[in-house]
Parts: sequence; structure tokens; C-alpha cells
Amino acid sequence: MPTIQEIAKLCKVSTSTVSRVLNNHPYVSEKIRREVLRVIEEMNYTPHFLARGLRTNSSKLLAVSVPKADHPFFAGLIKGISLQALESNYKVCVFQTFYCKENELELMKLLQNREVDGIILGALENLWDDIAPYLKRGPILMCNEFHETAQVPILCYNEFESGYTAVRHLIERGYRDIGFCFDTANSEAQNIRKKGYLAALADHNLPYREEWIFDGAFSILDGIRIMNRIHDLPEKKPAALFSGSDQVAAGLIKQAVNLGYSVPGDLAVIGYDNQPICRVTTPTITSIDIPVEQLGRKAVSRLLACLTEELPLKREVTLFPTELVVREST
Amino acid sequence: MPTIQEIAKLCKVSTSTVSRVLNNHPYVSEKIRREVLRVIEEMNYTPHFLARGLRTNSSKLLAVSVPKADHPFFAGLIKGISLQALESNYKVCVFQTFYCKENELELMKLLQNREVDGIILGALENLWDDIAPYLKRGPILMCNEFHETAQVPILCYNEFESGYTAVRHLIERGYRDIGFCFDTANSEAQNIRKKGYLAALADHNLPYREEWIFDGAFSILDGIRIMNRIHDLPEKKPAALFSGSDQVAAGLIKQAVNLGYSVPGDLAVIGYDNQPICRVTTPTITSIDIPVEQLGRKAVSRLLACLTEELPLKREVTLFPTELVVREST
DNA sequence: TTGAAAGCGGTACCAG
DNA sequence: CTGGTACCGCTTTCAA
Repeated sequence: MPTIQEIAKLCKVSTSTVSRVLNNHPYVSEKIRREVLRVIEEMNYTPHFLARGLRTNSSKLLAVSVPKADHPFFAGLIKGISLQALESNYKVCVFQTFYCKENELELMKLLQNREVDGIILGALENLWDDIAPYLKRGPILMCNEFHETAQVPILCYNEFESGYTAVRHLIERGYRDIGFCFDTANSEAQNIRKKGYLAALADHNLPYREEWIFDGAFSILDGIRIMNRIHDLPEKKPAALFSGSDQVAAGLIKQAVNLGYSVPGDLAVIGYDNQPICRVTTPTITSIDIPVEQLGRKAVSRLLACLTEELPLKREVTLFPTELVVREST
Repeated sequence: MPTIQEIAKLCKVSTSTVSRVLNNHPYVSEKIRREVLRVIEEMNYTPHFLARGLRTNSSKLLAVSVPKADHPFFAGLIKGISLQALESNYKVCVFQTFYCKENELELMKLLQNREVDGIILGALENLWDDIAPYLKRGPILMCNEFHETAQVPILCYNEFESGYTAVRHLIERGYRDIGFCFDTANSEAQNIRKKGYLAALADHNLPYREEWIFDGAFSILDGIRIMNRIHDLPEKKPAALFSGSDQVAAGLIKQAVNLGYSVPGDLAVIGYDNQPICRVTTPTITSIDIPVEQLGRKAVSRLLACLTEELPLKREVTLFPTELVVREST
């Protein structure tokens, strides 16, 4: 592999001049510029990335942390992030936490080592106070999660409102006994969503029961499991469920139908994220659409703004719009 | 951020010694080692990744190319790859081709620039001859795709056999008029799968019609589109479909039911990949299970073997087992 | 407009 | 066992 020295030698100029050509600096005579470019082409030279990075102190690599890369929502986030990053000549490195604090902290070390230039947190496993110290090492940004005080850009949507909207929709459809499925109370975003759920119930003087609230709802299998538990409830069962995930909703519906319930007759289900799966179940799933790809793209452009303009990181909450998409399950 | 020089100064030793401690070299006295480690700890020092990488000529970064990160199959592949890489202290950078040759070639430049140490191709958009020159720059490995002559490790499964098995299953169920959906004839793997389909038909003296073969089948929407075309077929319609993707199968089934077909009564459908979606449609989808996560993990360990043992890259085809998973759609 | 040279922060060879 | 030092390949003053 040729180096800049060899190109310089062949062109009979200094490495500085070659470097200037490479970086489009002014003050290089047109004649030399052309000659250098010709030799570069001829030798098929490309600059050594690590050497350049060491000098300029940047890796052109962004990390995105997600619980699991194969979760449809996060896969969409990765898609958006990856797309936007590439347009700006940044690469994206995927980091999975598997919902585990330690893995997330491990990721922070990448920032400390300058292995990555910045981090997009697609979820948050640790307490923010354990993450904050790493801000000294480079920009961190929160995307799809919320925190009350974190002094970083936060890209999210109004979880309270979307939760409220989903439940109000169920109420308007005539349902009164409404349950809620979510993945984990560790997530501030999910807690706010839950508040929206509770507020909608309260505003309409509707009952709410502890046993209608299910956590640990991540996947299709969890939906099936939860539906079995509902089926076995000794007392009153919910007539509708607000599920924090389309996967869970799909599992709920499938198992409900298996158990002989009519959906939405006996049990209505509303999902979240408006994933493609919503369109292929029977009945199809009413859901809340989240502009996930946009979320990812914006996360990158915001992060790069901090990086290139050296903007100090500051708190700045950006809310994206969500939309109720009504289908057959409600 | 402290550097190795500062640590050396504080410890009153040379940078060589600190480096030795850092890299667990022998020939450092226990006393000095402990002192150095203490200071490193105290200063919260971590080595600069780019500097180290420049010296050792490695970025500890692997690239994986997929058509789209949010395709469930490829999301699973990314998951497996990412998991395994991290265990070996490598990072994984996701690269999306969007089924476009140019993007794939762009990826090759990362290898040339030493931005990544190796590449896992989850698909292949270009002709192999256009990729092969980059082998000089670093290891490339094919995963989930096949090529007749490429001199690189290929991790895949027997597409002929799985195609044959799927179709034989339909035949055993009594179907005779069997169609085929696949995404693109650019994929050698898909062509082999098609050969399996054709061979099964031929071995059972069954007819095959050009108009029962559909390409451009990637997504749920494509499934719906194809079902509409089948519905409009002027002559004989297929009684069963072998779809190269569960997403497409789900779309086919959904639309078939919408159009008043009974599945599998009037039309049987078999998918591919055995994704979670298979379990939530009505009817549930018979599919071919692919050990995608394993495929990803193996790809990484194989690639790292080339990297660490400096093994010359050579052709080596590894076949993974697939399995027919029978559900309600057949 | 150009070149010389000093790093960026490590690693590893060679001498002692 | 330890230290001195020459790089790795590029960018960026500074001086000419």
C-alpha cells in the first residue's frame, strides 16, 4: 500500500503538498494539484484512516446502543442512523446491551478510548448519573428514551400524549376496562407512557386494577404468556389492552383468538410502533406510529452538529409527532 | 486525557515499561508492574485506540454488509455477528447496500483505507470479480450467499435441499400446482433454491409455469401485490406457493384471505427463515428454519481466525442445517 | 505557493 | 529486566 511519502516522492513534492491536495487546501498550484491527483489515481492511493484519525483525533465512528439489534423497532432505528451517518461519512457501530447495565458501561469505554466519536443511546439501562461522567469524553445523545434532567439532547416523542391517545381511542370505542402491557419500569419513557394511560382512565372516571398491568412484555411469546394469565384471572378481566409493543400485541391477539375470544369483540388490543406486523395479523392491529427512521436520522445530524461545530452539549428535548393508526383490533 | 508518557513520568519508568505492563508482557518486575497499574488506575488512563491501531495496523472493527438493517433476517444476522465480535473485542460496523452495487463497492473502500479489518458480506450485489481485488486489502467472507468459485470462506446452507424439501412438503400435502416467489435473480443462493424447487417438481412429474414464478418479492407489501396478480391470472392459478421469505408469505396469506381464499384449502403457502411473524398470522406459517444467529457467530469466528492467525484466505464452504417447521398454512 | 520538521500516542527492536 | 528511540502515516505550524 502506497503512503503519502511515496506519492510525494513520485511527484517530486513534499508530503505537505500532497496532504494539501488531499484535503482540498487552497494555495496549491493547479499544475501540481493535477500531477498529484494523477499519481494518486495511478497508484490507487487512499489515505490511511487510522493515521489521519490519530492526527485529527477522530475515528469517524459513531456507536448506537440498543437492547437487541433484531428487535423490529431498534432495527428500524439502526437503519435510520446508519443511513444518515453514511451520508456524512461516518460509520456506525452497533452495540447491544441485552438490557444489561454492564454492557452499557462497557460501551462508554469506547468513548473514553476514542474508539468512537460519539454515542447514541437508543435505550438507557444505567442511572443517568453513572453515564454522565463520560460526557467529558465525547458527546452522548438520548434517542427514544427520556430523562428528567440529563444535560444532553433528547430525541423522543410525547409518550404521555401517545399513551393518552391510545387509551382515549379505546374509551371512544366503548371499552371501559383497560389493561396495560409494558416492558420495564426502568424506562422513564415507559413510565411516562403509563402516566398517560392512567390519566386517560382517570379523566374518564374509569377503574384501573393492578392485575391488569403487565410488565416484562417484550416479545410475541410474552404476549402469549400474558394472554394466558389474563385468561386465568380469577376476577374481572380487562376488555381492552394497551400494549407497548406491536409484537406483544400480535402475541396477545393470536393467543386470545386461540382461547376462543373474539377480537376486538371480547378483547380489543392496541399496539405501539406501527410495525409491518400490524398489517398481517387477523385482525390487523391498531397502533401508534412512531417516525423511527426520522428519529434515527435526526439523532445523527444532532450528534454531528456537536462534533463538528464543537457545540457544547446541552439539554434540548426534541419531540417527534406520533399518530394513531386505526385497524381492526379495536 | 493522560498519555503513556505521563504515566511513565509519574512512575519514573520508560514508556516501554508502561507499554509492557499494558500488554501483559513478561519481564516486568512485580514491583514496577504494580506501581504502574496503580498510577494507571489513579489517573484513569486508557490507551488511545487510534494510536495503538496505527502501530499495530488494526482497527478492531469489522464491517457487515446487509441490504437493509431492518429486514428481520438481516437484523438477526447483525445480532449474531455483533454478539460474537464483542466477545473477541471487535466492534461491528453496519453497512447497508439497499440492494445497490455502488454502495457495496463503497464498503470495499473501508477495507482499502484500513477503516475496518475485515468484511462479512451478508449478500452480494456486485459480480464477484469486482469484489475479489479487494481481497488483497483484507479478509472478506460470504455469509448467507453463495458463489461457485470465490476463493473465500462461504457460510451458507444447502439452498437446493431446503428448496427441494419445502416443495416436497407441499407435494406430500397433495398440492400439484406450485408457484415460487423469490427476491432477485442476482442472488446465486436464490437461483440454487429455485433449482431445488424445479427439481422437486420434475422428480414428481409436476407441471411448472413461468407465470407462477414471481421475483421482486421482498416484503409484506410485495406479498400482497403478488397475491393480487395471482388472483387476476387468466388461466390456471397455483394451488400452493413456496415463498422465499416469511414476510412475503405473510402478505400472500393476508391478501389471499382478504380475497376470499381459504388457506391452506385453496392456497397453501410456505415461508422461509422461520421468523417470529410465522406464529402470529392466521393461519400460522409453515417455514424453513435457518440458524441465522449461529451463521453470524460463525462468520465472525472464521473471519477472526484469518485475521489473528494470518491464515491465507481460501475457499471453504460451510453448510448449516435447515429445518422444515410445519404450521397451519400448508 | 512550497517544504522541513514536529508531533499525534503508542509499540517494539536493540542495547545494556 | 529496563530504557532509548525509531517508527506507524498523516496533518499542521513555521519559515522560506
